[in-house]
Amino acid sequence: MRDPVRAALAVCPVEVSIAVLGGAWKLSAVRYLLVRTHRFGELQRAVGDVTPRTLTRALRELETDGIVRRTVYAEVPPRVEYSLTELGESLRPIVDWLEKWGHDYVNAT
Amino acid sequence: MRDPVRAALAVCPVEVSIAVLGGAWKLSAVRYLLVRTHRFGELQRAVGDVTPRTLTRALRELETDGIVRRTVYAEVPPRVEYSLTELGESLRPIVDWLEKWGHDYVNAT
DNA sequence: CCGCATCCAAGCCGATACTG
DNA sequence: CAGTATCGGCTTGGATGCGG
Repeated sequence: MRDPVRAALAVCPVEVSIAVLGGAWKLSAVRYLLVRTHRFGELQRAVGDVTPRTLTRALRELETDGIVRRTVYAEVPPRVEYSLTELGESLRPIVDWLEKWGHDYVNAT
Repeated sequence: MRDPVRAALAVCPVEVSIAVLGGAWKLSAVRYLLVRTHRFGELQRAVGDVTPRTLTRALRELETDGIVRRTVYAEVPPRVEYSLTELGESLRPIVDWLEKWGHDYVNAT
C-alpha cells in the first residue's frame, strides 16, 4: 500500500478514496478504461495533453492501488494494454457522479 | 476561480471535481459540515490531527470554490462559523459514495 | 478564539532526450 | 510502441511563533 493511502487510513474513509483517486489524470484515465481496454498510446491521445512520463506514473500508482491491470504482450512492436480490475469497475458510479457534478459546477460558475 | 480548477476545465469534468475536492482534509471537513454548521475549533477537533493553518487553507479554498460559507461574528472572544452553500450541499451523494467506496477498499485490501 | 507570517520539506508534475 | 533517465519548478502540507 502506498504511503498517502496508509496515512489516509488513520483519518477517514473519504480521505482514503481521495488518496487513491486524487492525482491528476487518474480519473480521466479510469473514465476511458470504464469504456474499454486501451493501449498506452490510445490512452495518452484520449486523455489529452499529458506527457508519457506523467501518464505512466499515474497508471503505475493505480496499478499499485489495485484499480488498473497492466498486460504486456511479447510482440514486435511492443503492445501494452490497460484494463480495470473488479475494484476499478466498482468506481463507475463515483466517476459518473463526479463527472455530472463537475459539469454542473462549470455551468453554475 | 483558482488556477488548478481552470486548468482542469480544459481536460474533463471529472478533473474539475478532483481539482475542487482533491486536497487533503477537504472532504473530511465537508463531511462534518454536511451534518451541521461548525465553529472552527469544533471542526478542527472533529477532523483529527490537522494544524490550524492547514485546515484554514483548505477551508479558504473551499470558500473560494463556492462550497463553504464563512460567517464571522464580531464578538469577544471571536467566533467563526462554517457552513455549506447550496453547491456544497449538492456534494452529499458524492461524499456518501466516496465514504462507502473507501470503506470497502480498506476491507478488500 | 481564530488564523496569519514565516520558513521549510516533500512530492507532484512537466520538458526533453534517449532506449529495448 | 511504450516507456525510462535526468533535471527542475512549483505546489502542497507542516512546524512554530505572533497578533487582533
